[in-house]
Amino acid sequence: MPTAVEQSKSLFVRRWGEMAAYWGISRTMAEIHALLYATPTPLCTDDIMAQLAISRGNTSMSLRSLVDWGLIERVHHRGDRKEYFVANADVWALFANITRQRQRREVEPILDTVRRCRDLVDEELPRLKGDEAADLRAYRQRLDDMLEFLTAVARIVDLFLRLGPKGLKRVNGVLRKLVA
Amino acid sequence: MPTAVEQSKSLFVRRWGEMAAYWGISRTMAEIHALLYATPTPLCTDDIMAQLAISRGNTSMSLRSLVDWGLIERVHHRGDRKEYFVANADVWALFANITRQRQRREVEPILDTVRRCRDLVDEELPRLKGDEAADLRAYRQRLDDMLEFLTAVARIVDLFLRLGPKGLKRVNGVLRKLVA
DNA sequence: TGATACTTTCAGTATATATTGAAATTACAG
DNA sequence: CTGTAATTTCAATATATACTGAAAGTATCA
Repeated sequence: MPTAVEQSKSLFVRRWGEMAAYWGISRTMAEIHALLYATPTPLCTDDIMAQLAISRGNTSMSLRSLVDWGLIERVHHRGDRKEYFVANADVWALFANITRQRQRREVEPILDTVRRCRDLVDEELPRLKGDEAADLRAYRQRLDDMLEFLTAVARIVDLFLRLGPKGLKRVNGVLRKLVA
Repeated sequence: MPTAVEQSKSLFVRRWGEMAAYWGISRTMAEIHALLYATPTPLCTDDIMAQLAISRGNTSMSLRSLVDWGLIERVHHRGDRKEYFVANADVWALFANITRQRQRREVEPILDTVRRCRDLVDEELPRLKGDEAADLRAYRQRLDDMLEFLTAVARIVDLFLRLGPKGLKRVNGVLRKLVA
């Protein structure tokens, strides 16, 4: 492979890996994903091990996670018992997947907890008077603010995901008008 | 403080801390922030150390980061040389801050890199023919897809931030129509 | 100016997370 | 079934990140 392209791919893989932490996936998972995304041809475990210089175990576990996340797929070639892998080429599907998982893993548990925190305060509030009650009401108010905000965001994200890939430009247009 | 409320606050602090990793801030930073958000009264370093059972050094560094992020503020009481801290109570401002920082730290570097990767491919493409050129064009296409998607998202986030707190409900309403 | 109260820094250490590699397991072809 | 190639698992290990605490630094007051 020519050198400018090699550079391009390795740059892409490296940067994708650096960003991994932010997206809640490990560096290796992200690098493997980037490599597959950059390579339309299916790759097998050994290809990946060689190109990224990582162990067989790590490769196996990371590939499994990526399949679980729905970011890559297994491919079989007839007459060859090796497994090959390809990345999902649809960028929208990629981010929709990640967003859905994060929604479920991050936003929903927080919402549950904040609701429970609010209920615990409500148990106690009627029994109190004066300064202590005032402080508590302030805390309770903040929990409510948080709750309202988070549910609004969750709803918007949900609507957004339903819009699908073609919705991106429409949303852009609509928002542009709202801002103006 | 009554026990149901104690439970409520410690639950809130713990959960906020667990979510920290996802948001790119450390557990302690998140816990301190949660504690301050849950406590409308300003707290000093010793209050925080005591309540979260963490060291002075850790407290000091985390508080500084939180101030840098714009998530909390320093407060001074006359006749007292201690520094006190309060959380920004505005939930919208909180998330707008985090979003802006993540945009700058994550989305922009990725965009720069992907553009550079594309340019490197374009350097090489005209010199190639046949299968190799086809593979390369596929890679180049994927970089373009990614670029288009990321710039669209960046634009939307930007518009969103400009809308401010009152825009949340309007966006919700508008999106709801788009989906229907 | 010195004494005191408070804050910051950072080398050392602890903790959490990711990775290796070899053994165990599975899947397939003959 | 048997032998072999491929994959998975997981205890040991490496690496990255966060935390501690004591020493150094800074600000304020008498």
